[in-house]
Amino acid sequence: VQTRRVRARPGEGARLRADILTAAEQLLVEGGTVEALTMRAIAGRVGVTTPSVYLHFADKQALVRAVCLRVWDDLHARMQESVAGITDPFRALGQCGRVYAHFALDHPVQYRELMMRPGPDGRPAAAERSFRYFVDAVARCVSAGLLRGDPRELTLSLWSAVHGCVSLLIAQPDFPWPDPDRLVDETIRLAGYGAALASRMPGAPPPTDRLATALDELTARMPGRDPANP
Amino acid sequence: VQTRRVRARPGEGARLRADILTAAEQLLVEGGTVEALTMRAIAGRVGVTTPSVYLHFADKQALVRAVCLRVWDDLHARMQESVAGITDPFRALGQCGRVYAHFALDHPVQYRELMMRPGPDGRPAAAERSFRYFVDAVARCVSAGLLRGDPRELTLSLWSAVHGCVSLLIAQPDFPWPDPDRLVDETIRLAGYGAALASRMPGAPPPTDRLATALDELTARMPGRDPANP
DNA sequence: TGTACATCAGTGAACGCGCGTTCACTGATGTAC
DNA sequence: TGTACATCAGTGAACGCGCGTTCACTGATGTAC
Repeated sequence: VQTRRVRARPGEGARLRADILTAAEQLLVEGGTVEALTMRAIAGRVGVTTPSVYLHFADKQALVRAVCLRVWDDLHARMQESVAGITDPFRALGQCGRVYAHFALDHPVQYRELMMRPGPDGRPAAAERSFRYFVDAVARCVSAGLLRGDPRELTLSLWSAVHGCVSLLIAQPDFPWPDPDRLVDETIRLAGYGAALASRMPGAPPPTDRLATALDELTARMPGRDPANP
Repeated sequence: VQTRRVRARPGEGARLRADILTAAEQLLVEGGTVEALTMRAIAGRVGVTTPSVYLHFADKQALVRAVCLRVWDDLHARMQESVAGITDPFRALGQCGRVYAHFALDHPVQYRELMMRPGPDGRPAAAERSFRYFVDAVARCVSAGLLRGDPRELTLSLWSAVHGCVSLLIAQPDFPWPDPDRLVDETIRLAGYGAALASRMPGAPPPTDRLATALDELTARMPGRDPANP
């Protein structure tokens, strides 16, 4: 609850929209669920009456969607930024997964809202966008010969491994987890080995020496391993 | 909505409790969420007035918990049953994962309620019970030399891989998924290879010939591969 | 065999709450003449 | 420079709904004497 907001001058009414989004995001994080987020509370925090919210959002659903999708933009910015300097495609893929996981753990409420509940509307939009990032990163690994097979299929498995890790951390906070960062790294390491091997061994295993060489290459690129100090 | 229920004879009042549970389960599955499940609807389907529900359940939360935990018993029964005839520990572990995944896909609403949302109360109970099954199966693989490391740590990764797969299928039904059964098998295959390798390669890789032999052994035990027809 | 009575399994009506949303309105601001 | 007016950015009060839950009650059943 806030002191009453000063009325905007004509032409600056759109500033309220941004403030509503910010207040709604705060309250969503504090409340933990969409159900705990009310139009009255949002208006109250901004310092405005409830109907004023409807000046900028058609209904509650539209507001919630805008709040959740806003933070999602940040994910893609962080992904691009963190991968920018990495030339090795396998390392870049691992970095993508790590950024994705930490993003989810940093924004558990929005992640749950968008990724952990079904929704009739354009919910898949967010999932689809993140998914494409992963597909591209996997495709580069396939081009480099580090993985084999259909990039989309491989990505499904890798994505679900990372998602599984963070969604369990989010949904089961009382479970006796180890350190989340370590768990994420371990999950990515395991998924990386798994994808590399499973994609190489649909039928007969490759010649032993080539396999060992490939594994050495992968191992050197796993998270938590300094390339300068193997 | 049902015709009015005939009054139970003294001593048989407890039968109503079972009927309430059944009706609540049906409505929960039809509605898709706990929020869509109302005490009035439950009472209506059983053919009784709303306050009668409070004769057997303290409040709505207690009822929902009873409904969700009831189906969970079925999971453990199915797990034990399906693993009964399997002597190979790695194969048994894979079968555990497959049963778990198919259970989740068969009861998506209950799975989401117990595993995909946070809850202040004894929510971890269900997770902890399933988890212990997996830990035991992993521990047998470690004893047999197929996996290495702490069973609990290994299980976290395997569990989150399977959970990630099914929870995405449940939460993102509009996503263009491939066949769920195949996706589950592929996830288990990938997690199996990943766990085997990641647990064997914390530092230097093992001698090449022993590694290749180990991988051959694992490959023969992967889902979808008939042992009589490799 | 008949009757008073305790008990069990419910009923009927209502309370109180908080929610999303609507609708007629108001008052300050800038603009045209 | 002064004044009428359109517009923009909100306000205040209320509607209507559905929910979980409570509370005083009722009426059939079995039992004791």
